[in-house]
Amino acid sequence: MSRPENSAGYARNTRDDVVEAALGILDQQGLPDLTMRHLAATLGIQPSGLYWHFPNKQALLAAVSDRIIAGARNVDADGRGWQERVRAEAAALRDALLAFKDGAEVVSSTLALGLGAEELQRRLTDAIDAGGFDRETSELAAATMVHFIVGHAFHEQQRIQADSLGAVAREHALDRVDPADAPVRPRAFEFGVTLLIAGLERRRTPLPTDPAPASA
Amino acid sequence: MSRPENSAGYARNTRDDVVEAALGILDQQGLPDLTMRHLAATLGIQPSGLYWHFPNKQALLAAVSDRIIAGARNVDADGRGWQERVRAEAAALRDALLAFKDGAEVVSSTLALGLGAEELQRRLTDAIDAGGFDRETSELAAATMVHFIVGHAFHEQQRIQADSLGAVAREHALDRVDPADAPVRPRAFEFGVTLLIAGLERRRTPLPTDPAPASA
DNA sequence: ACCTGAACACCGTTCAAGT
DNA sequence: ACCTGAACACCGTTCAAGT
Repeated sequence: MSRPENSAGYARNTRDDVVEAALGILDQQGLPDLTMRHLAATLGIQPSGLYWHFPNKQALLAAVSDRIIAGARNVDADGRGWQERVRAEAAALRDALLAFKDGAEVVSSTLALGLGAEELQRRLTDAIDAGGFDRETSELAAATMVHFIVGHAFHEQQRIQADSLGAVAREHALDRVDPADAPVRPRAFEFGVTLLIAGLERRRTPLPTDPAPASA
Repeated sequence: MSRPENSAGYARNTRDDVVEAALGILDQQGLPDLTMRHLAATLGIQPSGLYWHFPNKQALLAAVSDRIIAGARNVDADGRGWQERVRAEAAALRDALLAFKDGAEVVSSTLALGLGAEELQRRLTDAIDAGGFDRETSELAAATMVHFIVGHAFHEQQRIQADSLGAVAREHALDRVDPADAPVRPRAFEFGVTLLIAGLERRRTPLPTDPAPASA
């Protein structure tokens, strides 16, 4: 009953079924367990069957990456300044990366390979653009933020898993608490975003509609 | 003659020999070819022999990562403002990551795993500290910069390799030039660093010499 | 259109034992 | 101290063929 076989005697999955199953394995088992063989078994097909849907594993991971990013909640642009909008987009992307186990790692690798993930950059670029910067500035600033967001999420996600793995081991060994870690972490993301926004604010091109600070 | 055997009939490598050989494979073949089996063959030993030197591959990669980072040239702090020093440290770290093929990827993964790589952060933290910020600000800003630097280098390194792989294929197909890519890339790193420094400058605790902007 | 079956060429890691 | 030898439990990918 768990392996839907049709009249052909095998599963007949769509490409979307494959991505969905891959996301499930990723979230519940993690990236190391997301193997083509394991994925095929979950779908009730042979490993070779996956290569009808995707040319290789990297392409599959790019599709998974796209789905992770697409999970970023929509940020409404109305009634808030560009800074608040950038802040909200950054948080939405971060949350999307953290929503799936090893999500940041998957997106980090496919981002580096230049597969998909333009979505990531586009949303931030548009938000920054609303601040009245020229397009090149917005694009470069968005790229900078994306590198920071993905790097931070990757780091944090690994830390979360290391913590949960060590939780049992630490139950009878309370020595390694390291009080310097706890307070600094939740603030690191906000700090980085604020820093980048402050940098943008400082290089602002004075707009006609924008009451420019006293200058020549 | 290429496999140094001593009287014991096998190679007898030190831990450093192993890391050195790993760096060589990484730089000449790349991360996918840096396998325990390939590394062992290079050293003239069996794969299992590597596990006397390192508990697992991750530990080996952490040692390789440390060596990559240690390759960052020394930046002299004398006679320049903190901004120039931060700029120089950032460039030195970036260059170290780019000096070995797949260097940024190796460092990115071990950085996320929290293995070593404190060196990366410490140098930047000290440079920022010279700007007169409190220690927490310096640490958070350094973390932000490290994520940006590693992410940017990772991205650029993959792009370089993709380009060189496609170079032959493009020789007879000049259609995919995409003029928007070429001018933007070399500036992205400088832009990001400048943005972060500008953000720091703006959140500077008003020094007695610094005329504070009019506020309540 | 979607998959099987069988094979190829690999992996990381463990562990008793050797010198 | 440093490694061998043999094994275990896996990988991604290709390709002719089936329905």
